[in-house]
Amino acid sequence: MSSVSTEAAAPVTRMASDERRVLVLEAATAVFGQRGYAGTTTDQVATAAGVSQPYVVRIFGTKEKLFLAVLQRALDTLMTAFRRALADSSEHPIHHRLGVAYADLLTDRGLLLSLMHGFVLGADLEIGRVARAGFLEVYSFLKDEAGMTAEEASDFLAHGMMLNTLIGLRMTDEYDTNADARELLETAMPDKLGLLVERRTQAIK
Amino acid sequence: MSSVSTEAAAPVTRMASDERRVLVLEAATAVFGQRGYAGTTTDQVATAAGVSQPYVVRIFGTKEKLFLAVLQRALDTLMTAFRRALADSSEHPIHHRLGVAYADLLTDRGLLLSLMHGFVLGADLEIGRVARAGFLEVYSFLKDEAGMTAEEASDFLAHGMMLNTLIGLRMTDEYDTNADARELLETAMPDKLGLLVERRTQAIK
DNA sequence: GTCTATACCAAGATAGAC
DNA sequence: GTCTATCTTGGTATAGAC
Repeated sequence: MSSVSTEAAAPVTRMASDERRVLVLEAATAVFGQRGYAGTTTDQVATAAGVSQPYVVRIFGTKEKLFLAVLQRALDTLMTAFRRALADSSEHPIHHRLGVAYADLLTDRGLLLSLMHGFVLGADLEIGRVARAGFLEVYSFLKDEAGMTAEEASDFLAHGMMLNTLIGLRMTDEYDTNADARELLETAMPDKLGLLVERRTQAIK
Repeated sequence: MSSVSTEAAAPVTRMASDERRVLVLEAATAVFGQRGYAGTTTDQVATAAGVSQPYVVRIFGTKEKLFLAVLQRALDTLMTAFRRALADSSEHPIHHRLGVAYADLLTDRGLLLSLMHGFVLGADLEIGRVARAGFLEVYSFLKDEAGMTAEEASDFLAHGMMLNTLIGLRMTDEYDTNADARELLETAMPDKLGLLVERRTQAIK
């Protein structure tokens, strides 16, 4: 039986924990994507999310759990995008539609890179488990649901890893100063290039 | 005019700085490959190399310079291996010889993974510069010296990134417990698989 | 050339107020 | 639900001896 006035008095900066959780998750995705798991501090995440550092820890328990949540959300987003692309019947072949769906994920800052950082940390007990499971889930999807052969799925994933690497390298920074970089980018990522070249951001440190 | 006796009295654990430098570099490659740049401590490198932590710092100046040296050595090793594979005239096509040379680098523990960790840290000013330059050097080699087209070179690199990712993920850990993992590994890395399945090591943390 | 000891700072996590 | 203050650990780097 809380009074109406009490609820109305709540400051705008105060929100339901679920909402705040997603906000922090998105900020964390961007920062982890740029600096990696160990290279990111909970304070950087907090600043990016506009909350205090202890609050970030409070929500997720530990920095590792936060990273695991980022990975899980990224994987979920990816699978959802793939399933939508599969269902969406257009004239293009499945292979192409999935490629576009994958490239579209670039608009979610840090999402693919956070995944990539997770992928190279397979030696870590917890992170490795989630990363392997996620990667295999995608592989299974490509074969069982999208109908690819093992080799087609492997090739598709290879090009995904190449895309991730080029993004991680910030190869787009060299786009208009290095002819090789430009050619490589145009060969490896025919679509979506414009978006990325526009969006070049500050280097860190 | 140093006496012979003085030199003879030097303990076996004492060696020329160049030798020690290489030893530490190899140890660092293994550790960085497993835990990444930020996730590695200079103390872990020192322990792996069998020297003291301050000595590691003393040799390379800073942890970052150590990582840059690791990256540079990895790139040099890679290019040397590629040039040798190109010169070595066998019946196999160039594409295949380079693939084998790349896979052979897996025997140098952590080398390809250290590179991969560097590749995803392109947002870092110093690391990014070295990583991009190295990646482009390989791309140029594939086109100019190995005679590949832009698309062939891009595909070759894509499969290299896929290999690196599977290693980073420690997908080999799932080889005999997960049918999808086994199939993926056998599709993506036809050769050299046996070596890797044997060599599975401890997870960390 | 290599070590021990240590200064110093950064960062994750906790306590507790509002 | 969210903050400020703070404890504590761990990690890079320096000083200086042998």
